[in-house]
Amino acid sequence: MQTLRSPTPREALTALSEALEADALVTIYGQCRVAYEGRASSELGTGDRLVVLKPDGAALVHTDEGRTPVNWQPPGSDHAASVRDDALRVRSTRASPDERLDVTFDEVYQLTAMQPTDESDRSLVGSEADLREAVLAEPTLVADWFEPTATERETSAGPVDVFGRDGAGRPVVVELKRRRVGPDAVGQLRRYVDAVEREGGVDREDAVEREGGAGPAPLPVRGVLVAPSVTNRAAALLDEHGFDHAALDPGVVADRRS
Amino acid sequence: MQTLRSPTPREALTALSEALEADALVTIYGQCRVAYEGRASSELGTGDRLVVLKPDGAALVHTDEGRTPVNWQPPGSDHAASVRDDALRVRSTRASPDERLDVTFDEVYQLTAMQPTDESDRSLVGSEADLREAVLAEPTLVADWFEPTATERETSAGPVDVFGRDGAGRPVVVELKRRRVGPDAVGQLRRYVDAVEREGGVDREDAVEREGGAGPAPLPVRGVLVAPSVTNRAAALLDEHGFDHAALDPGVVADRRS
DNA sequence: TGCTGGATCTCGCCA
DNA sequence: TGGCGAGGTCCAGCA
Repeated sequence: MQTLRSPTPREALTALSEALEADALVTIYGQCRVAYEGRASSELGTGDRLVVLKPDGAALVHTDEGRTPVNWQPPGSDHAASVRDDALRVRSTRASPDERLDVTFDEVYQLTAMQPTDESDRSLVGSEADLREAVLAEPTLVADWFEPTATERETSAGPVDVFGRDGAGRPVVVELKRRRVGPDAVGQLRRYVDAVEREGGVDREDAVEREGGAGPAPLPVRGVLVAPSVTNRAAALLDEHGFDHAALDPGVVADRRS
Repeated sequence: MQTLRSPTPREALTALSEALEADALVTIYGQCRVAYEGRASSELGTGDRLVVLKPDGAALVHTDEGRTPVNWQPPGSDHAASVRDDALRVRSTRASPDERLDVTFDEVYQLTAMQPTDESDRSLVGSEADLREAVLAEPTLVADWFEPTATERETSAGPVDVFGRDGAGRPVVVELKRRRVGPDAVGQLRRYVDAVEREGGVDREDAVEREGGAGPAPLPVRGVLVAPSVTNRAAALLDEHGFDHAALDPGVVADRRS
C-alpha cells in the first residue's frame, strides 16, 4: 500500500499511473470538478470529494452525503490519468454505451493505492429465491388449494415465478415479491395471467395430447400475488382483476423453516 | 485531515470516535468481516475492504469489484465504534426499518478522517423531465395531432406524465421514458389509460359543465408511449392495446433544442 | 411517514 | 449482446 499526502500533480500522476498499471484499488481525496457525458450528461463544480478507482474499471465519486455516488462509471471502464494545466485529471471511458467521466483536481489532499485480497463470497438470506423455496416446500403457504407444478415456467410474456393448479384443475400463476408491493407488481402478474390465458393455460404435455381434438377451450386462469403486504392501489387492482393475495414475509418464512 | 497507518485497535478507536463526533468523512481500509441484519440478512467472511462512513449516516463497504457496495447502510443511520476482543468494530444501525451493519476488523491498514466542503450542486441533462419540457415546447414531436393540456395530471392510477387531446377531441395519455423500454412501461401506460377511460376522460372543468346533463359517455382514450425505442415484447403489447409509439431520444432532443 | 415512479439505476441470468 | 426482472435497490416528490 502506498499513500501520498498533498502530492504535486506530477507526483500524483506518477503514483496513479503506476497504481492503475498494477491493478490497484485507488482512492483520491481532493478538491475537484467533475464532468460526465454519456447516457445523460452532468456537470459538477468545485468541491472536496472522495474518488475511488477499482481495478475492474469501476469509478466512484463520493461527496459527504448519500449512499449513491454523485458521479460514477460502471465496471468495465478504462481509467486514464494525465496532467492538464498543472492539474491532475482522471478520465474513465467506456464504449457501448459510449460514455466518459472526467475528474479534474485543483488539489489532491491524499492519494492511496491498495492491493486488497478478498476471496470471500457474501451469503444473503431473505431474497425472492428463498421465498420460492419456502413456497415449494409448503404450497399451503400460498393457499390450501395450491399445487405447484413448475417454476420459471415460460410464457409469451416471460417466465412465471411459480406455476400450478388449484383443486379444480385451473391454472394458477403465482408472482413472488419479497416486500410490500405497488401497482407495478399487479401489472406484472396481469401480463403473465393474460399470456397463460391466451395460450390455453395448458402444460406442454397437455397441449400435445389435445392437438388432435377440438380447438383449445381457454380455461380461466387464477393469479396470486405473494408478498408481505400490498398498497391500497395495488389491492384495488388485484380486486379489479380477481387476483388473490397471499401475505407472506420472507423473513418470517425463513424463521419458520430454520 | 488525519491519517493513521496500521494503527492498533485502540488507536483506531480513538481516532474514529473523534472523527465520528466531529462529523468527519471517514475511510477505513483493512481486513474485516461483515454482518448485516435487517430487510434481509447477510454474512461476509474475512477479506480486505474499503469502508466509507459519511457524516450523514451513510456507510459503504466496498471490495475491489463492482459499482455497488457489497454491504452498506443508508443515510440516516447511526455509526458507533468500539473494540471487541482486541478488534475494532464499527456498527451502523437505523430504525424503520430496523437494520444493523457490523464490520469487524482483524486489521486496520489505514484510517483517514476528512472534512470535505462541497457547496456545488450537480446539474444533469437528459432526464425524463427534460424530455417533458421538449414535448411541451414542441408537441408535434409526439404526433402532429397532439395538443397537450396538462402535466402530472392526476388519475386514480396515479399522475400521467403528459395529458392532452388529439385533433378529434379524444383524450390522450402520454407516458415518457428516457430510454428503450420493455413491457413494464406499456403496463404503466395501460393503467393510466384505463383510469382515464373509467373516469370519463374529461378535465375537471368539463366534468363540472356536464354535471347537469346526461351520464358521461366514455370517450375512447389514446395512449402514446414516448421513448427512444421499444423491445419486441413491448411493441407487441403496444399493438395489442392500440397504443402509439413516438420515437424520441432525450439526447437528440436536447441537441435540437440547444 | 407511506405511496409512487424515475434512475447515467446496477446486477445476474438466459436466449 | 440485448431482453428481462430482482434489488437490503436508492432517491425525490408529494399527500
